[in-house]
Amino acid sequence: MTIDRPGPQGMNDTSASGENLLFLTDEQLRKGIEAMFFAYRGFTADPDRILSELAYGRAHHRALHFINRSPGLTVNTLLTVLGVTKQSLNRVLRTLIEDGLVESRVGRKDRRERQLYLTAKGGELERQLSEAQRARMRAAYRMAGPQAVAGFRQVLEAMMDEQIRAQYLSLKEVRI
Amino acid sequence: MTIDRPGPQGMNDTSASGENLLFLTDEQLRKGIEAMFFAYRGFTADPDRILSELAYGRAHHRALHFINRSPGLTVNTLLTVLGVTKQSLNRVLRTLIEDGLVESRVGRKDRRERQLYLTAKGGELERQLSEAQRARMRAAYRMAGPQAVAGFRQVLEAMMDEQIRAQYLSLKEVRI
DNA sequence: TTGGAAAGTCAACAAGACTGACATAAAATG
DNA sequence: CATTTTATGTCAGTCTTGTTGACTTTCCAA
Repeated sequence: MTIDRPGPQGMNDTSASGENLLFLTDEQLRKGIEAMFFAYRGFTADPDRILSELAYGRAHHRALHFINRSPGLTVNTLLTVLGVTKQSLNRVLRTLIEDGLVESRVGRKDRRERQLYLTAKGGELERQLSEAQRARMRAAYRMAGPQAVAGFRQVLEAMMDEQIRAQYLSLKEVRI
Repeated sequence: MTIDRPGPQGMNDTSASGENLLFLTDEQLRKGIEAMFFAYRGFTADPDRILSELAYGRAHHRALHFINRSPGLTVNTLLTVLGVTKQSLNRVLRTLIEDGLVESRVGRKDRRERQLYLTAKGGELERQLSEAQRARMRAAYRMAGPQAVAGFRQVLEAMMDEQIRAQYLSLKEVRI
């Protein structure tokens, strides 16, 4: 027997305050869960294709992304942002350094630290990867419109872990 | 320099067609990309904790989820939905069947097929996992409000691969 | 100066993805 | 009826990426 779902159009309610709680049915939530799952697949698909040709993986992409965004960050900072162990990150970093995509300089103030920078070659790959990902994001944003994008960001932020959200929000102010 | 985000309420524009293209700067897109990354971590965090205590992984959760949603689906359908190879899926299914969480019955019409069902025990774990995930989704939805949720879903759908989106949209109509 | 803490590296292992080859049973087709 | 195709399962091997444990180097404070 078919269910009678509330329907996505039943949302043009008068109050955006959350009065109408019909959209919080388990069925609606399940759809949101599946949308996240499928969308994340699309989100990573384009960079993954590029990476697989270079014998790199998603972890390499993530490292390149955050080193590009915050040049000079330390290994410790990076592994905190990525949420992985230092050993796991280290393997990825080692190949990136060996291949001349990332440069690791001894920290200025604290010589135990290593500060990470992209080389020209590393910057080039990062640009290629992120441009592929941005292209999809851009298309999705265009398709959905500015209002939807604002909602998209709101929900994503609310879905993050507390500490991560604080981290993410503080990163918002960071310049390129 | 800090960005001025459009803001969820300042969006009462005349056209939802995407006239205002300011939100498509690379900086805005990069934030969307990072929001996806961090949010997905939160999205999977709660089930992951439960699973790790049972020596299961995310792959087991995904299988349980889709078997629960479409009882009797075939192995082939499931691996198409999950986007993995049969060898990969088989390893996961085997343990779930051995542990008495999933039942595999010979297909009715086509006896080559195996139809998958959750056992009572499997249903219980699925409920525990999905309830943890729904709780976070519910909280995020409440925090963001119905209008944001609609936008969230719109952008996610636009981000999926073509074929996946078609699949996802068709699944919307499916009954439990 | 010495001992602990912090940052990073090396080694070994596990989960879960992949490919390729092969087996079996059932359905479909000529 | 014989052959081919389809659906599934299995074995073996590889790769990425996560883990823990043990170690070195460096800093800092008692």
